[in-house]
Amino acid sequence: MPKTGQRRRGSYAKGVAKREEILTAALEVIAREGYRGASVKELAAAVGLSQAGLLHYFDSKEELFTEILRKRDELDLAHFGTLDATSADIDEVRAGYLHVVRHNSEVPGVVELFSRLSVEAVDPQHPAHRFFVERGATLRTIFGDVVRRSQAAGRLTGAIDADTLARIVQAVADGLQLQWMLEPDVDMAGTVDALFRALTGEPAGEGLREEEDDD
Amino acid sequence: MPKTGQRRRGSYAKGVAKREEILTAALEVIAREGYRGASVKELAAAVGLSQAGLLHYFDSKEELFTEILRKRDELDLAHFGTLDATSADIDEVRAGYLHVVRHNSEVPGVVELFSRLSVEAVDPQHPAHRFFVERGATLRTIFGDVVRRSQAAGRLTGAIDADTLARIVQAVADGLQLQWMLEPDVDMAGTVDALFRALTGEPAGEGLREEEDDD
DNA sequence: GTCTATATGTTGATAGAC
DNA sequence: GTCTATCAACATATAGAC
Repeated sequence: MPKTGQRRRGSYAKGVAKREEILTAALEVIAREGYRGASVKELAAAVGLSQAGLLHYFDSKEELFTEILRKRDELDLAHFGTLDATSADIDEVRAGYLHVVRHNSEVPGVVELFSRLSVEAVDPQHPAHRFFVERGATLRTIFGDVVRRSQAAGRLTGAIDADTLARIVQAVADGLQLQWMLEPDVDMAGTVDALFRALTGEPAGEGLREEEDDD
Repeated sequence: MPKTGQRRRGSYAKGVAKREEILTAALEVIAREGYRGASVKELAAAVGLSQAGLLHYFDSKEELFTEILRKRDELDLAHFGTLDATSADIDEVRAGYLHVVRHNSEVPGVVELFSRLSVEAVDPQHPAHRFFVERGATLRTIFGDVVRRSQAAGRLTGAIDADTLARIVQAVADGLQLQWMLEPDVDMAGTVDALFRALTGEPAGEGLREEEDDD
């Protein structure tokens, strides 16, 4: 089988490129116009294809949506992932994470897609199941590692196990999304930051300065 | 219009009673057999009615499901609510909350229904929207009040605002449900309790003793 | 109050032409 | 690779008989 970057049988390379292009476009549409019941047909129209044309690139609706979220993570990682997960300190991880959370506040449709698929992927047979399991594990590994290092350095309370804390941070982020979707006034980033503040024993009202967002 | 408990035109009282009976039965079915795509037709069969027969008591599927969750809360409150929210101390609230979380671990179908509807109710037009908004507000009020009292009494870190902390506790519970549905090995109660432990500055490994569950 | 039957609407998926 | 056309599968909601 031809590998990425290879030229033989250009149709394959072209197919992959087009796939990525579709995913990026779909993500932009959802980010800009929200997730309004997003059927395959609607998404297809939004990216300039017919329903059948779009499904030519994906086995099913579920796979399509899963890949959109994968692409989302890929793009987010361009920010969050500029740090080296094995050596980054808590402030870097915290800042990167807050950046992502703030960005999410600007793309409700993407957050809704994520939340919907999260629940549907509960079924082990669901095409997105593995994606969510692995995504969570990766996220918690990054958090867990930095928490461990911070605890060792005395910067973070040792009252709670590192892996448990990592799990809690993930839960807070996901749970806050639900609250925020229900009531958009909820300040996701502020709340997450307050948690970090409390955990690092930082004086109240301090917080991390807001960065500029970049879309 | 006849009020509850009145006898004239018994059909009304009977209708209400039957409604409650249906909701209780439906909840039991979901608790016992899980939420497997639960269509109105399936639920109807499970409670011994035809689809149309069941919808005779509810305006729509969405209303039916909302009422099932309302009934769930009503029953949970029989445990969680034995305490007086305006005077209960943190240990009581903590114990009651943990009890509910542990109970949830035994009824995955109910948790799935809750999570699904949570996301769908994001739309302000959805029949369950108000339910979830009010439910969250009530929950956070209870938590916020007890946190405030505990902070005043010096039992809880003052590093974080009481209302923010209440929101975080709610978010953790909801977020953990997602993790647990995806991977049933996740220990929801243990994780929630670890959070309480850290917040109250309790020595690690302490925790609240597990109670017997009662179904 | 409950059932049978059906109207109605969607959607995802596929076959086949171009 | 892309479109048109069509399918099959459901599910909810409603009408009307009993």
